[in-house]
Amino acid sequence: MILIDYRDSRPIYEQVVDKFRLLILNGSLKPEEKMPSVRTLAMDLSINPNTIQRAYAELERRGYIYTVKGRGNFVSDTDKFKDEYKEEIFTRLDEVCDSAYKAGITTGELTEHIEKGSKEGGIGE
Amino acid sequence: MILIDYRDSRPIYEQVVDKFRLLILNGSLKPEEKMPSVRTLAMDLSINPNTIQRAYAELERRGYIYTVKGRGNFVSDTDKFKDEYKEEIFTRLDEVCDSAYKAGITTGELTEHIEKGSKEGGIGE
Amino acid sequence: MILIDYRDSRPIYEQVVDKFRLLILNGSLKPEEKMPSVRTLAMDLSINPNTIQRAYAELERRGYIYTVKGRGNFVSDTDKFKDEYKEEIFTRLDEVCDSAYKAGITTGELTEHIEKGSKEGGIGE
Amino acid sequence: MILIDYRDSRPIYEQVVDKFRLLILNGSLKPEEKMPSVRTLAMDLSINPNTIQRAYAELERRGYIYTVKGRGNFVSDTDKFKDEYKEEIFTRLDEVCDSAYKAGITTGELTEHIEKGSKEGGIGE
DNA sequence: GTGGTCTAGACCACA
DNA sequence: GTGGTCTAGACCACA
Repeated sequence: MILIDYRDSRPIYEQVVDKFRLLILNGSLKPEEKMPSVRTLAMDLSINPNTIQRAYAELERRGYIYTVKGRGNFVSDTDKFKDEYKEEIFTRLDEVCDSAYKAGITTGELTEHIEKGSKEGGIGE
Repeated sequence: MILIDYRDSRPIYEQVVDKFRLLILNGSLKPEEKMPSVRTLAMDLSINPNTIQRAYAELERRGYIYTVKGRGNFVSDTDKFKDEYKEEIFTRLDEVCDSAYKAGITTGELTEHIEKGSKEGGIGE
Repeated sequence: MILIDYRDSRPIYEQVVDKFRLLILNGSLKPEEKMPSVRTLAMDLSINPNTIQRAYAELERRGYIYTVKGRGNFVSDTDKFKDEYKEEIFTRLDEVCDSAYKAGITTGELTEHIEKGSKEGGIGE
Repeated sequence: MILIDYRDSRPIYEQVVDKFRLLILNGSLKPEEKMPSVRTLAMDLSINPNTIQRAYAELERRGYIYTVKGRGNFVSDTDKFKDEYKEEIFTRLDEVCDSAYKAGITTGELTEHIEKGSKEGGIGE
């Protein structure tokens, strides 16, 4: 369900947070669905339970999951996060465009690059 | 010439590297120009000289500056870096587009967003 | 009769205790009235019977209900609790006022806020 | 500077967060002031450094302090938090009043209690 | 079984 | 010296 990349310089707990965040946002994990238990996931990934605990605490703090004591962690309603996530992406896009303009890349080159990429990848509109 | 943001979570040496990298890439610092001395800059920024030293070492490792013993650090020829920098930007653009497609954003929405932004900002083509 | 909020961070048994306590204190449940049986309530709320058992034990310990073996749980006389409950509220009020004074809020601002709120809500005096 | 109450049922890290939050909000700790280092404070309180670490991480997440890697933790600008804190107090006040009205306490009794308390305590307006 | 907190101790990056 | 991450392992509350 999830893979840790030990070559990735980001901390493990952060990778776990990001992986689950995407699984929840793209609907692989649905609202009310039970998350794997802290201990189970720790065993599966050969990671210390404390590290999973930390990742789950962060996911709960951000509103992606909620905890029921003695029962486990469950996926929250995610609709409002999907819009937030889109905004986040557009913000990142703006940052890239900003760098691009400063480096002398034109709007035309950017859009052309995107359109070419989408055809090659066969994704998108 | 340069400002450190202590609230930025990135390490100080990395901020120094990035700031100088941009100054060099956008031509504010020209080839053969002398960099401020390690001690001077450390004083100006109220930063440990070790930190500046580390930043300069990194800039040299990446080829942006070169050291002449006893004379100081100087800006390298930067033309080839400008192309590398553009590629870096296009790579970042690809990553954003990838996230966008996974979140259900279409190529059309992306290019439209860029074109609208460039008109409002009055930058670009 | 009662609803559990699984997103509430408080343990379930505590929510059950508090809900019944209020129902008893505000007279929705009258003295000598029979409480729902542990099993019935557990079924209704899809909760582990142990959890209800624990809540009832706590309610009994605090004197809100009493148990008759083989017959069930019943609501106690509650008059004395009403005064205790009022005292509890005044204690909470004192704590809030204490924080308020430390934050530089004056007595006048506090009473004004209360009086304004009571008019808007249409409750109170 | 800070005392842990081991009889308090709240976790230690939470007590540490709350204590520092108040010290910052009431001005005992001023913006840009250095927090005690994780290790020092851990020694002083005879607490594991991990627990202090957790408290500081929470304080940073909430914006009360910021971390400079290799240097330490520093108090943030707090003006905006003071207003938030006042709002928090008024919200708690509203909750208490709500309980009070449900228990049959009138607005008059509440304000009278507050005014009497403020005279006895000699604080307030 | 399930999560929450804490200690002890290690190792790393940064200044 | 300073914070950040992680492991190993314990103990507790809750269901």
